Amino acid sequence: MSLPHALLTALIEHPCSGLELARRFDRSIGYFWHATHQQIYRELGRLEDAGWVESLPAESGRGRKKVYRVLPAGRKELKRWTAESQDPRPLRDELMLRLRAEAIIGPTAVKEDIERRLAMHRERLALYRKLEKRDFADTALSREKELQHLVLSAGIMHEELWIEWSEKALAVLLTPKT
Amino acid sequence: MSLPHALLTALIEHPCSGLELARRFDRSIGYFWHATHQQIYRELGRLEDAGWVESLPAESGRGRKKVYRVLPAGRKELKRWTAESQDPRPLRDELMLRLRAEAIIGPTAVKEDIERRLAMHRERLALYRKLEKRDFADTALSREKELQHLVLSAGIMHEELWIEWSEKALAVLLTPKT
DNA sequence: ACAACCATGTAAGTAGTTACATGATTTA
DNA sequence: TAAATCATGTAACTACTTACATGGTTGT
Repeated sequence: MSLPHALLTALIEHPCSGLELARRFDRSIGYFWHATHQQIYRELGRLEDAGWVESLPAESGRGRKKVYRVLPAGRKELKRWTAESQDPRPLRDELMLRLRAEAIIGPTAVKEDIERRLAMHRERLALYRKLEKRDFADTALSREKELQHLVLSAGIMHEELWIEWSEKALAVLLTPKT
Repeated sequence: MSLPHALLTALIEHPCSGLELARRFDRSIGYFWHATHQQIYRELGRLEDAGWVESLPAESGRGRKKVYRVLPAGRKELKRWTAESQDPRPLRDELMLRLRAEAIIGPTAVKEDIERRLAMHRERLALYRKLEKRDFADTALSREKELQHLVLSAGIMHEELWIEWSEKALAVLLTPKT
């Protein structure tokens, strides 16, 4: 039950249509909560049924474009959800399973895959660092900006972790053993 | 498609029954890939249908207990899967969404929840450190042990990350803003 | 005999993914 | 007018979760 609240947040920040929402997701909230346009359309329908958002046919724009706006009930629901307590999700990564498998059935191509992932993490880290420089360079930030910065720094720390871990893993996998 | 391979790995390490498997999961692979006993029973059935494992009625043990053993085809499948390349999962945490929501709809009880989570991460880290001391204290480890250690160290780094991040977040949330 | 627990399972629902369908507008 | 692309949606499937059902064994 997180996607509807992610959408409410994005729509309060800026009302827009389903496809615009999907695109904005790809380059902001989507870094931390990915969603496809199919999921987004389905969820927008549910939000409207629940009376949390309203849709207006957009005068500007093509097709049967609709613009969604959050209603007071939606704001109230978002506030309720935000204050809820939720346990942290445990680490859940197929790679850990594959390493355990490799440990008992002998060498496979995991090493090559870790190298590939290492490159991806470095790329992602570079992107986050660029976003940080662009959006949070000021020394005095508003509370809103500071919270957004916190989210981005979790992403940065996450990528740094996996870069560090991958390098360590490669060192182990390269060491010839007796 | 990861749980079947997690089960194959666990069953190669040591053949056992569904419930035993569920219990072993809770205190090893489950730290990184949680599964309920319902998931495990269903998946064991599928593995048997696929001819990857066989089940034998256990002479020792109560009830209609069955013991599962991995067949050669299962080993082959596990090897194939382990060498597959898979992209890292992006960070996916409701807390990031709740912080973004808090940034625009104003203060809620997120701070209290981060404090609670901080305590949970510290507890989990202590557990992992204890496991590390117990199982990987030796300086000279076999390749198998070294790989298992890598998995555990990912868990340790993960908890350390969230402890560090939580402390940072609390500092931000405590600072009174103009 | 009955409670406690061991062991396996079914059923229903939610969330997320993948593939495809449909119509409307722009542009070449 | 045909192709590209914008915009919204359906359908089918898989993974996971939650709640419940059933039968067997052990201990009192």
